[in-house]
Amino acid sequence: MKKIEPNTRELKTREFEAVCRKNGLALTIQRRTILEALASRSDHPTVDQVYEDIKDYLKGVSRTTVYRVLETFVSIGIARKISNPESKARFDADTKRHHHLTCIKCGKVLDLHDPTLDNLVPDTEAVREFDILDYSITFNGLCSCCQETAHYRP
Amino acid sequence: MKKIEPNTRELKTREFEAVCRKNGLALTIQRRTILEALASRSDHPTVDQVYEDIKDYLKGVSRTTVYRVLETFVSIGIARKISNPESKARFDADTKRHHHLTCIKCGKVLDLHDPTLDNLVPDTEAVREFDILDYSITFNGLCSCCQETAHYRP
DNA sequence: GTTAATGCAAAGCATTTGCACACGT
DNA sequence: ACGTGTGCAAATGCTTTGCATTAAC
Repeated sequence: MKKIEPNTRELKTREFEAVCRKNGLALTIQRRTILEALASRSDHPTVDQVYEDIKDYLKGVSRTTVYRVLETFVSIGIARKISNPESKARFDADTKRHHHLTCIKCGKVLDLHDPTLDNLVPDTEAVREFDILDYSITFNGLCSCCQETAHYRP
Repeated sequence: MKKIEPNTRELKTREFEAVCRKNGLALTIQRRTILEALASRSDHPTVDQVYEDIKDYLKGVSRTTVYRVLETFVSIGIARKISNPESKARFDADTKRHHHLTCIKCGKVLDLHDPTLDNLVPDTEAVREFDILDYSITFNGLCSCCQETAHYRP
């Protein structure tokens, strides 16, 4: 497992400990290790990649724990889960460029056609080696149905 | 199953038939029905939702066929698959707003930090009832590794 | 000492695959 | 007729769950 930059690690670790205390979560070696593994790579690892990264270092750790710990991190706000919101594929007959409004509560996806959002060009060096073919914006929030029942905002 | 607007249906159907002929694909009743079901709703149905929509109308149709037909539609460009690119969740320790470069070939996801993309506000009525909490842009394309081996662009 | 977290094994879903039969060309 | 497409059932892969053990507070 690659070590993360001291600065980043310190920051993440301190934030992590504070958030754990606030939420009454135990500071286990598994959580510490998984956080370090996750923070040490910027390529959005899958559960299995994190597991592979830590399993030699933390003998006997279970894949289940990696699943659970990562979900815990998402729920306390120190990590994000990208793609795969409900582990089901969704299909769309509209192949023109358009964007999506995704309800974080019920999973519903609505189309958003807005020409002002259709000609974005990223302006950083990171994209230099990347051949961009298309893009899509996902706005996450609460649909009208779910706003009424939601009592907090993440 | 709700019927789609005549105009839209005619368009989609004609496009569909042309593309099928071009690709040597058979015009089966399953493909026709699934296309109609998909085009008749704008809420990005899952495979199961499409299956539920057609199963009474097309007795004996198999869920497997819905899976296969929808993937066929995506490969010939008359439908899109949203979310769940590789049916695996990916996690990220960076919780600041940022965007993603996703390689459509190998599934790799890279971060893109670009302040010029961080203050988009959609300007349509569709968002009026939607409570937007956050957003993220996914740029789809080919990473440097995959550009060399890709011989066509979808 | 209590309560929460972990590990294991089994279960649960979504999705894919192999193969025989049916259908579109 | 030929080759593709479909249906079925089984397999696969990712993820979740129940329960006993272990560790954190």
